[in-house]
Amino acid sequence: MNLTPLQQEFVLHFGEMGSRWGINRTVGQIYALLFLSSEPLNAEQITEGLGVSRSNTSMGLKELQAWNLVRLRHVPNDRRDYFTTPEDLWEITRILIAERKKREIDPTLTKLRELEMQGPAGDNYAEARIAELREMIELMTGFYDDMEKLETERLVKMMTLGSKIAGLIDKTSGALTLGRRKEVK
Amino acid sequence: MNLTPLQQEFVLHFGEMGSRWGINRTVGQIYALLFLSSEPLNAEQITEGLGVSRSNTSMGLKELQAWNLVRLRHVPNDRRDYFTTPEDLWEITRILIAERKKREIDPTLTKLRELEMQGPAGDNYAEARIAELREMIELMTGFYDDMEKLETERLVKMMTLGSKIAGLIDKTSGALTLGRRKEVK
DNA sequence: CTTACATTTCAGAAATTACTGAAATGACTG
DNA sequence: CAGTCATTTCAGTAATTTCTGAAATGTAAG
Repeated sequence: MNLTPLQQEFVLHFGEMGSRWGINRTVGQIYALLFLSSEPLNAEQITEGLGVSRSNTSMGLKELQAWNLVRLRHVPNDRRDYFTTPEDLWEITRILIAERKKREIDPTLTKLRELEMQGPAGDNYAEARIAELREMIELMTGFYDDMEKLETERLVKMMTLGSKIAGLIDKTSGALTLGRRKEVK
Repeated sequence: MNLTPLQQEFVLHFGEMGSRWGINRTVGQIYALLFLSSEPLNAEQITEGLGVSRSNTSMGLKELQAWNLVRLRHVPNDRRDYFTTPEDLWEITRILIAERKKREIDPTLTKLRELEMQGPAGDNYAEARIAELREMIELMTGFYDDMEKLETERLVKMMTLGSKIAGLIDKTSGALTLGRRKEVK
């Protein structure tokens, strides 16, 4: 497996970004390579393409599978495992968000609820702040759950509408609109 | 500075989550402590509260300032610097999203555009995939830019509406709604 | 069962990141 | 402008994470 210059540059970029995204360089590179490959690749091809050790590839693929970001495929008359990324970018995005939520938000939400369960701790400010944080996370994850259910088509439409949605919202149950009216001049 | 058990537990949790959030333990702990403190704290108090070195606190505070997540305050007749987190959780959330976008998404968007600028590379699949990825990121960051402009009040309303928004969207320029009709039974 | 790969595991090496203490710098005060 | 206190810098060390090669395990075919 020899990478084209385009693949090369893309792969190196994903490797560098990896640490910011909470994965290591190799994992980022493997993902990038699979993402740009029209055909599924096996571990040997990836190893060769990236110039890393076979065992490193194995661990990277395992992690990507834990993230649900790659799919295992099989080629007739070949016992090696082949890997691809999902075709649909929206699916990939959904997976990414779901997995990051699971890793970065859910544990904290659980912890906040735990802390609240422990009852009054004689620190009103902290208790209020924790409750407020939990509520905000619940509001946002609740919204996420709702969006998660929408078909791609509607999501795209919503995103395209963008701030026009604000107008729609105001029209709904106008009673909720409080008196505040900023920047009317 | 002696932490209450509640603060203690919250601080330790944020320290542990730090690595998943792309910050180190100390930075997570400092932020957690400031978040739960009704009064601004100075570096000495933080150092003592967390049991880390003074220099570590200094570096952590510097990083939090780079993230725009803490505010510098001054107490009359005291030349030390005091720090707080913004009161408003929505402001904090906006900052977090903006900063993560800046660090995790913008560099990649730039790189993708760069790659496209380099012109045909004789790898149609990769080129198409890169274009598709860039478009998706642009759609999402464009939507983010729009949401960013909304006042908190409207955002909350939107989040509360949740999937009800889907209905609103369908009503807008119904022509766009394609034939697909899932789960009608 | 044995051979022939394919994949995983894992202990140690390498690389990276985080943390500390000491020294340097900055900034107010008398 | 000397003294005092606050903050930052930074070289060295500690801790953690990543990566490798070798060995172990898994698996299909003959």
